Amino acid sequence: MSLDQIRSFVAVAEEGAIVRAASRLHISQPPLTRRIRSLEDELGAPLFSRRPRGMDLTPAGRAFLPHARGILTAVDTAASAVRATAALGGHGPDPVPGAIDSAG
Amino acid sequence: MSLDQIRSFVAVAEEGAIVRAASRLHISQPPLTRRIRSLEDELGAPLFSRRPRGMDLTPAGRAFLPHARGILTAVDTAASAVRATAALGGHGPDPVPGAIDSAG
DNA sequence: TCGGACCTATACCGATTGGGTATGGTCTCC
DNA sequence: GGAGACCATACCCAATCGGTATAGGTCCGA
Repeated sequence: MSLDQIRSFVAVAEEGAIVRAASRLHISQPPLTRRIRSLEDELGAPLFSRRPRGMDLTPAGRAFLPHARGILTAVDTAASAVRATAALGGHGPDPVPGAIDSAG
Repeated sequence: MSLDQIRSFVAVAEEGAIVRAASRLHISQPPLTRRIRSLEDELGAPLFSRRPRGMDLTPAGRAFLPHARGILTAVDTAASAVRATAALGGHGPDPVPGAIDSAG
């Protein structure tokens, strides 16, 4: 599992179609199709139902979506924390990202 | 930034040396050196001080470490949620990963 | 000072991965 | 039936990644 796969999953889930998500991610449709399929393969469960007019989230996909968004937010927060600390010169205490509740 | 980079960072931080972390990650030392350097380059700040006997976390590295651990935990939790939901057949409600507090 | 132990950084090579174009197949709407 | 929208696959090429070999630097003991 890679962050690109997670970002791709979120984009497809939000756009409802691979072609539209590919445009948003600035890549073409075939590589995005492969990313989604490899993610599903790794997780061992389909995340989308393939429909003639687009992609529909499966229950597994719906379960994954909030987690995926949380991971992307955490990555952004982590990068910001590093840059802020480096800019300060490192005089402050260590920030803590907080526990991540599985809720399940 | 990739999950492999984050995993590599945590391993080096915990082992205190690239060679030891490389052994733990089942790769050789040069690729791990590159991963760490590319991560530092992307974040725009050094995460480790290079010392003759190993690597020492900088303030930026210390700030990043708990975030990195949280991300890896979140990824594991997300995968578990997908597999659990798929195994159930999707009859339950959507789990929520919980807010990720930046604390900074 | 010399030699061994330990660690990081770089050069180079081969294998894998990843994205792009072209194309085929399915379904909807008129 | 024809046009439009979308996903999947085949194939090619470039970028990425990991491995081996090697160089540079520090610490320790004699």
